[in-house]
This record gives sequence, C-alpha cells and structure tokens, in this order.
Amino acid sequence: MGRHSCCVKQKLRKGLWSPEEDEKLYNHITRLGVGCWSLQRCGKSCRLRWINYLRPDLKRGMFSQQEEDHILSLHEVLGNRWAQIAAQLPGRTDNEIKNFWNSCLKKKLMKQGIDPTTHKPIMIGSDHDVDDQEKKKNSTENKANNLQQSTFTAQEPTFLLNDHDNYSINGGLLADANNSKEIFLNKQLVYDPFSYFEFQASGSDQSGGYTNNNNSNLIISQYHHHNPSLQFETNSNLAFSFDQGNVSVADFSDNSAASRVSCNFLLNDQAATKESSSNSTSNMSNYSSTGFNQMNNLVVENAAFSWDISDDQNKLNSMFQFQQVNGMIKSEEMSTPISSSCWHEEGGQLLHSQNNSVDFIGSYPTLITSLSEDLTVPSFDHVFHHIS
DNA sequence: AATGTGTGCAACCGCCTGGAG
DNA sequence: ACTCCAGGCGGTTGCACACAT
Repeated sequence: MGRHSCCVKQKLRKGLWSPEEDEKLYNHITRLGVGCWSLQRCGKSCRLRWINYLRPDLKRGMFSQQEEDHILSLHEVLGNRWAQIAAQLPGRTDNEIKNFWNSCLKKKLMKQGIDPTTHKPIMIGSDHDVDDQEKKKNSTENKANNLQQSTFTAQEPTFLLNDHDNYSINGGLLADANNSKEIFLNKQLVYDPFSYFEFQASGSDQSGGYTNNNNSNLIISQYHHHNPSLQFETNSNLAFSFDQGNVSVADFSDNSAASRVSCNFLLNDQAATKESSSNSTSNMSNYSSTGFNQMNNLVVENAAFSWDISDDQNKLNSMFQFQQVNGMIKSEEMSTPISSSCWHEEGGQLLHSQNNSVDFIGSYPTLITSLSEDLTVPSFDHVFHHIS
C-alpha cells in the first residue's frame, strides 16, 4: 500500500520554485537552521530545494575533468550510491551527480565500449552469448569492423572472478587492426555473497591477432590466504597472478617458443620488503618462493612486472610495463629488455640488484617499475569452477 | 513556421530507516 | 511491540530549451 504524497495530502504547493519562495526558504533556514522544513511546501520539497539549489556551498557549473574521473572511479566501487559519491565531491549534490551520470558519463562509457553498470569492457563475439550462426556471423563482422577502425576489441580468454570480500576482477586481451595488444584488468566492488572464481578461455582468435590458443584451458590451483605462493598453469597465452592483494596478468602470446606457458609466481612479502628497505642495497626485497620454473619466471610487484623466458637453445626476453588508467591496467611491451636490473636467489630469498653481476641459471625476472597506485584486491580463498 | 526529437536538469515519487511517543 | 512521522535516498518524470526535419 503506497502512501499518498505529502504535498497532495496537505494540499501544499508543488512544481517549480519561484524566486520569492526561494528567498523565503533561504531566510528561514539562515535564521533557524536546517531541520524545520515545513513552510507552505512539504518538508521534503523544502529540504530538496535547499540541498540541491540554495545551499551556499554549492559549486555549480560544469564538472571538471578531475571531478569526472573521481566520479567514475567512485561509481566503479560504489555503484549508484549517489549520496556516498556526492559526499566525496565537495559542493556537488547527489542529484547533480546522478544527472551528470545519466546524461553524460554513461554515454561516454558506452562509446568507449565499457559497460557503465559493471565498468567492464563490453565483450564482442563471446561464444557464451552466441546461440545461432547468424548471431555469430554478425558478431564476427562487428569484430572485423572494430578492427578496421583500429579500436581495441576484446578477445579471449576473458576472465571474471569474485572473492569473499566483495570485489570482482575481470580481464582479457584487446587487439586492434595493427595487432597491437592491450591487456585489460578491471576491478569493482560487488555485493554477491556467492563468491566465485571463473575463468573463460576458449577458441582461437579469428582476427589473427591472438592465436596459439587451440586447446585453451586454465589449470588453477587454490589460493589460500596465508600461503604466500600462488601457482597455476595455462596453455592459453595469458597468465594471471594474485599476490598479497595485487592482481596481474601477463600476455605470453608473443612467445613462440612456449606453446605451453607454465609460470611460477613469486609473491611479494610486503612486510619483508618494508624491513629490507633500509638495507644498503636499495630495491632489495625478500620474496617467498616455491622455486623457479626453467621456462618462465615471473615476479609481481605492485602490478608491474616483466619476465624472461629461456630454454636450452633460446633465451627470449619479454617485458611489459603496466599502467593503471581509470581503474584499468594497460600494458606496453618494452622493445629492449632492461638489463641493468636482475634478480637472484640467495638463501631461499629472491634478491634484486642493479646490475648483471649475478650469474644465474636460466633466467630470472626483472623488475621494471612500480606503479604509483596499486591494483589492490583482497585475497582469494576459493576456486569454485572454471570454464574451458 | 510548425512539428518532432533529444537533452539536461529540477523536482517528485515511493521506499526505507530511525526516533519519538 | 507498535504506529506515526520526518528525513534520506535512488529511480523516475516532466518541463524547458535546443536542434533537426
């Protein structure tokens, strides 16, 4: 049973406010303060008029780029909690932000191929959604069109995972007509009590930009809160890592020597890193390690990493630098491996030094850089299922 | 000039919550 | 424990205006 509108019930004025009414309300509130809202209009209407229009600390005018970015990142975490978002933007009201979102930001994100609700890239041509051949054909055409326009197109594998702490991560690979690739990684708050951990990796890429993926599946080991190591294998071209709150993804698709990527992730013990910061060797860090794989070694630190790949005949170097832009991790391949930094294992710890004086077997990962802002997520407890 | 359509924004509606009685 | 009511919030509507046809 819905209630009657208070204005109707009390036969009070409705509609647009006149300047006289505004003045009356303004004087009333400046004299008596907020709290007693009822004049000749209902209290709700008065309150709203004050909050959204008359309040002297309102900013008004266009939203700055900074405010826009702030709203985007807040919305990614908070969703449509406009009041909470407005609380982070001095001088802006929830109504104003809500209108700005609905009329402007939402469309902007759509244009960028980002779902405004989930902040995830809108997938094109996912087999999951394709039920009939026609749809599949259209999807492929869309993909081709996008590639011709040099826009980045989402490609397999993609993944999505949730954890018990209400975060979800999704990611995947994007490629354009020039075969330039971007890895995307996106985080948002969700409130799904049924946490899950789901990977999808299927099919070969039809655009030619992402192949070597004919038998994709992901073998994921369970990750425990207190176990510092995470290891999983994949014979797709993406590798994912999770450490102490950081999530990273690596693209191995350019590595022709490794048809099967197998990674050991060496996880940063942040407490140990802090302790070692006073050490005379700067950048030296302690790592917990389950050992090295001779094919690929990878270190993750603050979502920036690189790796070397070697076998008996070849030594390949592949390095990516990662940047976080609007909540997404973007990767850039480094053409020249950084040789001035290297890692070595000593006494069960992985140490970092500034030159190549350490003679190590196989290859060891090289830290490229640290990001200014971590992609931080809580630990992941359970692997529920994966899709292959 | 008349009409249709899209857009931005102010205001309203309905639901929920918490405090008072 | 219950009702009533004010206030808070998010979704929606309606209106004025700009622009297109």
